[in-house]
Amino acid sequence: MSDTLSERKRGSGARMVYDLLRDEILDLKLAPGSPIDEVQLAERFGMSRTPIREALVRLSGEGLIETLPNRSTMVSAIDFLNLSPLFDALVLMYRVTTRLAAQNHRAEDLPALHRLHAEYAATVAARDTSAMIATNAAFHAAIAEAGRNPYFTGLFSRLLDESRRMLHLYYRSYEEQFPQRFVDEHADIIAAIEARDLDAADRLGKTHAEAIVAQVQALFSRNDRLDIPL
Amino acid sequence: MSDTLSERKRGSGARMVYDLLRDEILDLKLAPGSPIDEVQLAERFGMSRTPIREALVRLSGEGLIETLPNRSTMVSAIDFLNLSPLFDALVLMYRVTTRLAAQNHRAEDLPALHRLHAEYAATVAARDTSAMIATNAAFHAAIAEAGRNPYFTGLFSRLLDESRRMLHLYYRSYEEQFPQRFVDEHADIIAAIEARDLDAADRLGKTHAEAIVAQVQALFSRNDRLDIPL
DNA sequence: CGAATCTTTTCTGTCGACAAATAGAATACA
DNA sequence: TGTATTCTATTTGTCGACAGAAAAGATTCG
Repeated sequence: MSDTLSERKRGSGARMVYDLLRDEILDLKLAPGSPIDEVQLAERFGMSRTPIREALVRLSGEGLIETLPNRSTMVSAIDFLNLSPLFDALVLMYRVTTRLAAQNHRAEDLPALHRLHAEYAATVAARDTSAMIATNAAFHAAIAEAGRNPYFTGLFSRLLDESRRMLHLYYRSYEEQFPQRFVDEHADIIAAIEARDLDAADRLGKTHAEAIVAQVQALFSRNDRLDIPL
Repeated sequence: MSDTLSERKRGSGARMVYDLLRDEILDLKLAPGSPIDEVQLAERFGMSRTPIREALVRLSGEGLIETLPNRSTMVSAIDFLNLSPLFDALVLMYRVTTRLAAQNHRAEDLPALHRLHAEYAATVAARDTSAMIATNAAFHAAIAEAGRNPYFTGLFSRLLDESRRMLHLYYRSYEEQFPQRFVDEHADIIAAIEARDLDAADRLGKTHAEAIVAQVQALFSRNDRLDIPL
């Protein structure tokens, strides 16, 4: 592929590499444990190692890559043994962000929610797993934004990122079942937010999160000896 | 001051600058809005701009500094107008981490808690505000660690950092009152954790957090026109 | 005297090169 | 043949230098 666009704007190099590497990691195009070579990336993007390095430092700060001093840097492993903390945090953030959205959203937030909801439904209908996972994350991130608490939004985004990788594994193993149920739950959540029904939003967020978690947990409990990349 | 130690280990430069700048920012030795000059820092630490830059990228990732493209980079401002999201997140994290500590702590975690509790009490008795603020943050961070959820620990640490700056402002304005009450509450929290009483830990964490929040809120509601650095 | 334009200055962003550190290959030795 | 040691190769961490961008200052023109 020809990633080497010749003319770039001055400060955009690191950002571009960061965005692209991030997507490739979260979509499992870069498998956990893959080595990351600075020189190789520099050649691929037609730039020096300096902006590459800046992107890697950012990714490292978010825990997406890990760096062994003076030695290699690689895509962070998925910690399958300690999933409960992730699930606990996810469920709580689903609850809190949905409740806050019901409380703090403004009229101008709603069109984006409806649009992302429709997009998600379309990807489910089209059985496009990658787009489905990304759109689902975008939908809940938008709800969090409408809740207007940047601290919760930040943590939730990170948790959604982390689960993006696991959902890819999930749908890679079980392509047969597609969650129409989640589409309906999204509709219910939007309705509760619009009605400013805090308790309903909270409850729906919790139920929704627990359904997703249960689905993923079922996968990993069934597949203890499946060939899951470390 | 002579920060220029001549011989450093290979990968330690950026880390050292990061730690030091972070402390200076959180202790308000660098006021919010202060400009940060890479060349100046490079001279001060006797190293090139490259490791300085890495430290700055890290700090920027945590929101402690802000960068205008191609132009200056400066210490992040404290957003006094939107304190409720910070307080909401703080209270929730105090609750969750204390509850999880009661649930998941191991025997080996307790000595550290007792030690940090004693240190905090000592700093309160000595009226050393800077040490008090740092030790208090360390105490609650240790509780969060004992709860063994790295996602909550990460967010909570960031929130504690952010409030460290505000507590400095607080005690700078009101040096007369020192919170013996918080020392006692810390003791109660430890007791609830040791007893594995989840609900009590949750409730104490909530009360404790709300007391601190109320104290800080009282300052800012009284001092709308005080000379608070932007 | 004021406003618009040009110049200077002062940063940042990027580059290519070099040196240190480590892993792995090659070698020597028992 | 197995083990310890040296050597090599690869990759990172750091450096000094240069060019681009934006603000501050100087200059010209109305």
